[in-house]
Amino acid sequence: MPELPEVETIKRSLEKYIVGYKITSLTTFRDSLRYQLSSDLAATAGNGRIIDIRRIAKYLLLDLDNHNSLIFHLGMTGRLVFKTADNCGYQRQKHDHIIIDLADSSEKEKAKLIFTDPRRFGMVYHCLTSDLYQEKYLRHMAIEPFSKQFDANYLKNCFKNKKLPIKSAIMDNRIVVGVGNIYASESLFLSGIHPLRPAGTLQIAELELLVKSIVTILCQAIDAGGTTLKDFVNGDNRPGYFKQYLRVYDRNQLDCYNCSAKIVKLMQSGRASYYCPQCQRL
DNA sequence: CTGAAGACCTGCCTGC
DNA sequence: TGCAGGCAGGTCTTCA
Repeated sequence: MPELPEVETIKRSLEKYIVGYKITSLTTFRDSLRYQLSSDLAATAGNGRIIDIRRIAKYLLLDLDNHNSLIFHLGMTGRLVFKTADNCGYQRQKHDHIIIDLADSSEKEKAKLIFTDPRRFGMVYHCLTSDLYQEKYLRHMAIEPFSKQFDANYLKNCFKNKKLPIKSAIMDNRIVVGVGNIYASESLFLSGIHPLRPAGTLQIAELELLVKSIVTILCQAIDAGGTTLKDFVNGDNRPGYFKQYLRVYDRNQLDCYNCSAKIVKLMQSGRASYYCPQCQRL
């Protein structure tokens, strides 16, 4: 499910609710998701007040006032949804793995934050907020696509002598974070670059266009609230509307909006890529 | 070292 | 209608 725009959308939809809430309890309903859940997760989160919600790459972080951060990765099918308590309470659904009970400062208003993930590719863990950037998974993360460093020269340097196809290269978190399968295809289409092009062969002008295209596509997707292909919802349980703007992704054998050629689907490293053979030349 | 493939899971769609 | 097979938004690990 979630690439950078989807995670950013969830962050924005949650932050208006949960900052300031205290975690009164955290309940796990299984021992592991993608990895084993740490046994002190509940104890660490309990009684912490949420002072900030952030996104790093595709990770969502809740900073607590007890100097710990809860770290969520939603994998392919994860959701993090906020529910206000109603009279009936919340009936746990089949794939709800973690339920966080919340209370506002007056302790009168109660709410829940629910982590759901059918495929269980997601992860949830915690660490000291001060150690975040040394932490096992986050320390390998490269720059954000919205950062100033993300420009054509940076990519030129990263791609030096690389034969890796450009599609795989822009999805590599050690180069730039947050570009997943949908937006990689879309960005390459917007740049007119063929997904199989060896990354090292791109000229500086093409890289400039690629950088611009990635940023444009991601911004548009965030504005549309992300892309819902099947089951993505934000923290308010609402879908995203970027699907209607997709130019190539999931459009195998349909007409290109630019030139009417048939969009082609291609498997690259086990992932589907879509491109227009007319607009995107090798 | 690099790049590709496999692994982790469940659900849904397609085609026989 | 029922079942097998393939595919899915991510990413870490293993293999060639």
